[in-house]
Amino acid sequence: MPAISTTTPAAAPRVPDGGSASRQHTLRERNLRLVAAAVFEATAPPSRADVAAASGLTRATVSTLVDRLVAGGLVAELPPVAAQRAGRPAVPLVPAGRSVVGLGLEVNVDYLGVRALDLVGDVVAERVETGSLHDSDPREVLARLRALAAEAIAEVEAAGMRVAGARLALPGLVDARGARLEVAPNLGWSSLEPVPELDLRAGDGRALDVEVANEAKLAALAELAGDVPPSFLYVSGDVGVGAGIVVDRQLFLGERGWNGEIGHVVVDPSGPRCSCGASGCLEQYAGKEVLLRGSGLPTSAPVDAVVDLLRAGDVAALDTVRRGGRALGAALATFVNLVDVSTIVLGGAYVELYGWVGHVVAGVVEERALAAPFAPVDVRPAAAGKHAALTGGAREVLRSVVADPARWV
Amino acid sequence: MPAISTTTPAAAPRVPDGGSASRQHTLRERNLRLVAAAVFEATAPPSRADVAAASGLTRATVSTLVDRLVAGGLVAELPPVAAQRAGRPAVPLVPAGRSVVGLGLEVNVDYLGVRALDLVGDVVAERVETGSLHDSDPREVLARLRALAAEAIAEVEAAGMRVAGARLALPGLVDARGARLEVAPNLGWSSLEPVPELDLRAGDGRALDVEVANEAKLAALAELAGDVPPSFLYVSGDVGVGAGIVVDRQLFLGERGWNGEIGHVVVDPSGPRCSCGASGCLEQYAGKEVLLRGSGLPTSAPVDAVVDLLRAGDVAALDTVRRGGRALGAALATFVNLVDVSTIVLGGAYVELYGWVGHVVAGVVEERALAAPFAPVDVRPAAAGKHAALTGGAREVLRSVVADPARWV
DNA sequence: GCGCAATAGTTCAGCCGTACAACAAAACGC
DNA sequence: GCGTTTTGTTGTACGGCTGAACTATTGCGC
Repeated sequence: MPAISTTTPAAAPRVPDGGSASRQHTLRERNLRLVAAAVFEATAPPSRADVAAASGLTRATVSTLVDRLVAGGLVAELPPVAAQRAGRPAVPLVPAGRSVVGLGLEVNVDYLGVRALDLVGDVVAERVETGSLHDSDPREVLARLRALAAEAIAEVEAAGMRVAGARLALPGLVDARGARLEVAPNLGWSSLEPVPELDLRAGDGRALDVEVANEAKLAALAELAGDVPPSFLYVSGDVGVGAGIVVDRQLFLGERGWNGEIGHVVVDPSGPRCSCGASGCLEQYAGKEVLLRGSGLPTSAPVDAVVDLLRAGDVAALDTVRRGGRALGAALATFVNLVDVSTIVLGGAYVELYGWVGHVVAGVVEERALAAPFAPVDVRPAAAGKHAALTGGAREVLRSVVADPARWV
Repeated sequence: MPAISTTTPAAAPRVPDGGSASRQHTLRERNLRLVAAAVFEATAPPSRADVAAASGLTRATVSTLVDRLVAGGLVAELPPVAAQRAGRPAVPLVPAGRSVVGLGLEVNVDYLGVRALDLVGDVVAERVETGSLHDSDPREVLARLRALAAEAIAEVEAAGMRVAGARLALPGLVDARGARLEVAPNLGWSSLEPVPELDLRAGDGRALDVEVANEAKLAALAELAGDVPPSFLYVSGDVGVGAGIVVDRQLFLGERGWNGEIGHVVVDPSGPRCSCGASGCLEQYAGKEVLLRGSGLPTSAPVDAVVDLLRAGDVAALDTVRRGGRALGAALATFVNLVDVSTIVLGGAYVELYGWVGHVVAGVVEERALAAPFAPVDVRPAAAGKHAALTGGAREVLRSVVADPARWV
C-alpha cells in the first residue's frame, strides 16, 4: 500500500499499533486468538461454556471457534467427565499434543543442538552435540546444525506432526527482526545472516519460518513454563553475562534487540581491564572464566568443579564467588533502578552457584534498589533445566502459533 | 466477567493483549482509530481517498468514518483546493483545532502549573505559579493546583472546547496505573493519591479522567512533538536526575512504572555519599544542586548562573560541569547497554548546559556503549521548551483520545 | 465552448461474523 | 420417571465492510 498520492504532496500516514484495516475476518482472527489463549492459559481444562463466560463471547460463537481449533489440531477434546452436578457434562478442552511442534535451535560455546516441543510442552525430539565451538567456522557449524535439525524434523513428521517454525539461539548481538547476527565474540562470528545459511525445510519442501535471537533472551522465555511472575529479569551467567527482560510474559527487546548487555556494566571504574576496552566490567568479576581462574581452575573446567571447591571450603573459590556475587548484585541493582523489575532469575552457571551467590546478590540488590523499601526484589535460581534456550526458542514458536491460530487452522 | 465456573475446578483464563471479545462495533472502533491516526500522523493533510489508500479500507468505509470524526470534532475539513490535475478536487483533512483539549498539570520543586493543548498542538490556556515547594503540604498545594486548573477549564469551555482529561506530572515514583505517588523526596511528599484530592471536574460537573505520572516521563513525551526518532531516552536533569524511555513513540514504564531512576546509578563506589544511602550515585555528580555548589553558587541559584560562570571561563564551574558530564556519560552508557536506545535527549537543566556537557557525554557514551561500533549513539539537547512535562501530559491525554476516537464521537 | 478523461466522494446490494433465542442432549435428584 | 439444570447446537437478525455503480467536479484537447 504505497499510497502514492498525487493530489496532496505526500500523504503516507504511519499506521501505529492499531495495525491495518479491520474486516470481518479480522474479528475471526482476534476471537480465535482469544479462545486459544483461554484454553492454553487456563489452570484446568475449560469447557466451551467456560471459555464463553471468560471471554465474553456467546456459547454459539465459542463453539464454532473451538471446532475450528480442534479441526486445525491446536486444541483437543477430552472425554466428557460427569461432574457432581445436574446438567449435561462438559467437554474439557486442552492443548493438542503431538500435533504441532516448535523447534528450538542453539549454537553456543560448548555445544549445538535442536529440541522439538509440542503444544503440551512435551519434548518430542532432541539432538545435542557437545564440543568447543570457540572461534569456529559459521558455515561448517550451521551445516552441522542443519543436519541435526533435519533429523529432528524427519522424526516428528514421521509421527504425523507439523513443524510450525524454529528459533535459533546465539550468544551475541542479534537484531530485533531476528535476521542478522552482528557479533558473537565467544564464537568468533560476526556480520552473519544465519537463516538463509540454515535454509531449514519441512518434509514437503516448504521453507520453515526461522528467526534468530540472543541466547539469554530465549532462555528467559523458558522460565515462563514454570511458576514465575509475568515480569522478571533473567540473567544468564556464562563466559559472557547476558540478560533477558520479560515484561508481562513478553520479551522487551529495546530499539534494535540489543538490550540486556549487563556483562559490560561498569562495577568499578578502577577495576580490572576488560576485553571491551573499558575497566571494571561485570564480566571481569562474575564471568565464568574469571570465577574459574579465581578458584585456581583452568578456564576449560566445568562449573561443577567450582562447586566442589566451595563445598570443600576452599578460600580462594569462596572469595572469588563472593566478590562475583557482590558485583553481580551491584549491576543488578542498577538494572532494577533503570528498567524496574521485582523478580530476578539467575540462570546459566549461576544456577549451580546459587547456594553461594544467591543471598549475596539479594543483599546487595536490596541495599541499592531504590524501590526496594516499597516492594522487595525477589532473587531466585532458574527453574528451566539444561539448554534452556532450546526450550525457550521452541516455546516462542508455539507462542506465535497460539497468538495467531488463524494461520494454522 | 468473573467466570465462576462450577463445572471444572477453576477456569479463569487470563486474556492477553488480544483484549476482550471482538464484535461488530469493535471493527468500528479499530478502523476509526486507524483513520484518525492516518489524519493525525500524516505529513500533509490527506483526503478521504488518501486515507483509504494508506489504510487499505475502501473509500466508502473511510467516508463514513471520517464523517463521524468530523461530527465528533476531532477532524476538520479544509476548503477543497483545486490541484494541478484533472479530477474533482480533494477535501484536505486536518486535526480539528479549538475543539478537544488535553490538560497538562505539574507540581515541581519550584513551580506548579497547568497547560491546555488542542489537537493541533496549540496552547489554548496556561497558568503557572512559581515558588519553592520544597517540603510543602500536599493538600494545600493540590488545592492551589485545582484552582489553577479550574480557571483553565473555565476558559477553554467558555470558548466552546471540551476537556478530554488531564495528566499530573510529579517528581517522584508513581505507579504504572497512574494513581499513587509513592514518594517525591524533593517535595517531601509520600504515599499519596492525588487524583481524588484534586477532584477535577468539567463545567457540567462530570469528573475528568486524571492520571499521575513521573515528571521526566511526561517531559519525554513532549519531545514527540518535534523531530525525534520513534525510540529514544530522555534524561531530565534537575535536583534529581530522572529518565523516560520511549520505544516506538510509546513510554516504556517497566513492571510498576518505576523505571528510569538513573540518578542513583552508582558511578563510582568510592565516590561521595548520597542521600539514598549508597555511595557515588550519579546525582552526586550531575544533580543540579551539586553542579551549583561545585561552581561556588548557592543551591537556590538558577542554572543560568552556572552558564554565566562557564562563559566567563570559571575554572571551578568548568571542572564541576565536566566531571558531571563524564559521570552522566558513564551512567548513560550503562543505560544504553541495558535498554538499547540509539538516541539520548538531554533535558531539564542539561539543555542550558548542553554546550558544555554535550560532547563530554557523547564521548563517554561512544566509548562505553557496546553497540556503538555498529550504530553510533546520537546525543542531543531537548527541543521542547520550558515546563516540558505540561506539554507532554497534555499530549498524552490527546494521544489517548486519538487512540480511541470511538469514545469521543 | 464542449466532450472526454480523471479523480473524489456517495449510494446500495451482498457477504460475513457475531448476538440472541429457541432447542436438543445428557446428566442429577427426589 | 420426570422436572431441573447445564451444555452445546441451530436458525434468524443485525451491524459493518466490500465492491461496483453512480454523481460531482475538475483539466485538457479540439
